[in-house]
Amino acid sequence: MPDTNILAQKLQNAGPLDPADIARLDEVVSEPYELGPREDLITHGDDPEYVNLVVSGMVCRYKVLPDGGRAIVALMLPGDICDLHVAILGRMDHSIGTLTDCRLVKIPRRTIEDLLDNHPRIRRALFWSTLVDEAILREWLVNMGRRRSDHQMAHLFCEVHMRLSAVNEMHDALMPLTQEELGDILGISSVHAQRVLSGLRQKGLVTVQGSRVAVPDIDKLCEFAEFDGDYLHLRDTQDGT
Amino acid sequence: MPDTNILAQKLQNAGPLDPADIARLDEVVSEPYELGPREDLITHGDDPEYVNLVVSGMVCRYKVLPDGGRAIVALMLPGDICDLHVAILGRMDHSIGTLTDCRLVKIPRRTIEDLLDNHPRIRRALFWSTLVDEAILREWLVNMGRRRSDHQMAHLFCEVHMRLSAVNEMHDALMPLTQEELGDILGISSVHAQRVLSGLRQKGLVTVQGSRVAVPDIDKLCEFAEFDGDYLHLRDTQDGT
DNA sequence: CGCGGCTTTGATCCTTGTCAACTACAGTGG
DNA sequence: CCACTGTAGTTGACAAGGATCAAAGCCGCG
Repeated sequence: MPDTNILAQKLQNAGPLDPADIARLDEVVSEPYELGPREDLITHGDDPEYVNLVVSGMVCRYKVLPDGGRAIVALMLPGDICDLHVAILGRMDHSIGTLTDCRLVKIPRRTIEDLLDNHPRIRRALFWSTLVDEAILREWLVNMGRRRSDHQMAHLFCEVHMRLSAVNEMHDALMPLTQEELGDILGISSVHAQRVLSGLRQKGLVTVQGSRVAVPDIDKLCEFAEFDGDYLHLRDTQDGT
Repeated sequence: MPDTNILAQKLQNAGPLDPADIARLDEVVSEPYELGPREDLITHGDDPEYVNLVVSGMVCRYKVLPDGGRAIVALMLPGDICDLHVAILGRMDHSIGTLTDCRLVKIPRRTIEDLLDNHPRIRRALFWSTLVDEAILREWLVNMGRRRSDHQMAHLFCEVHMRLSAVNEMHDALMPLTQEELGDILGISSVHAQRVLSGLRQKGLVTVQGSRVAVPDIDKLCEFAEFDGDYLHLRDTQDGT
């Protein structure tokens, strides 16, 4: 059940769900399929029949730039639905691909429609999750435009840490990414990503083994990043009141 | 009716509405109130009872930075609802304020709930508008992180032009903004905003009178900005099929 | 007339991009 | 077991975009 419930776990951050809702979600979350790193789920222009739920691993939303570069505009972690858009907007205005090994669940568009039309609490939770995604984008926008890239990178680590914790998936090290991917997220070159990462390491804010980053002291990192997780709109981040 | 229908006009970009839906929206859009420039509608931390619809003028969503600066993370134009979040997320994680003289309509939170719960087509249209807002944010993120600021500024002008056109509000010049505000949107200093704007003027891409920008040739500007309006998900941008 | 806000322009500094070389390491085939 | 190859990480030198500081010009308004 820990796996199939990842969606319910995420959605309950929006507010309580009924047992009936959770049962419905358990139906929705069927057998996952596996994907290796750097595979596309959906590419720009598609109008697919399914929506993808991340069960494990890390997925990104990205746009390919005219100069051939890649801008990663969102990270999807376990419990996140990659492309709810599709069910409403139709065609995609960007692409979605894996970053790591992943397990995903395909949810038919029709099922999404059913959830939206006939399950008010789930509908509200999905709406909530869309709005949180939007809030995250706003924060990324601020991060991108205004902060120096070391603060920006630290902020990213804080966010991922907090989001993983919210679905109890903060097991091992976060950010199993190459420096190029890190650069694509932060809008900097891979060379600079390297320098910034070394800088954080030298300050003792992170430790790096291979392409994995660990955070020895999350509070210190949050302070450095001026991170305030309010925008994630999680309930009861610390305790279970 | 041209005024009160601005919401219907916007939402019909998502797909057709029934006459009954439109009648309901006409009820919702009551008497507007007026606001001068630089007034706050809602500030960070509020949990207000109303949601605001822009009838005329320009409103922005912004965050105040630790260093006292301001980052504008969204523009709301006629037909846009400023803060649908509030009805779902509760507390605000940012502030909303006017940029110009504005007319706005207050919509009670309860009314929004009714629209979401009992009017499927309107609900879908509202969901659509949220997703488009998200798409705009993604585009802004790319713009911010990857493009040089002259392209970025041109891109912004193209977007505003297209969004205003979509609700037939592209009357006079766009962007009645100070250079500081322009800088707050683009993530650059006001001094640099000035230089970039002069650059565009010298290239003949825009004309400036006071703090108003006019676009003599929108196609040329779009080309310069590498602007592709797909992400706005408007139906039938050119004609009325 | 004088004040305050906005725009314009110049000079200098800092952050980051780009180019390029070099290292470390894993996988492959001999 | 070892050379060969490809990918990612590391480091240095230099260039460029944009920030910052500062001062001067432009208006609109009391």
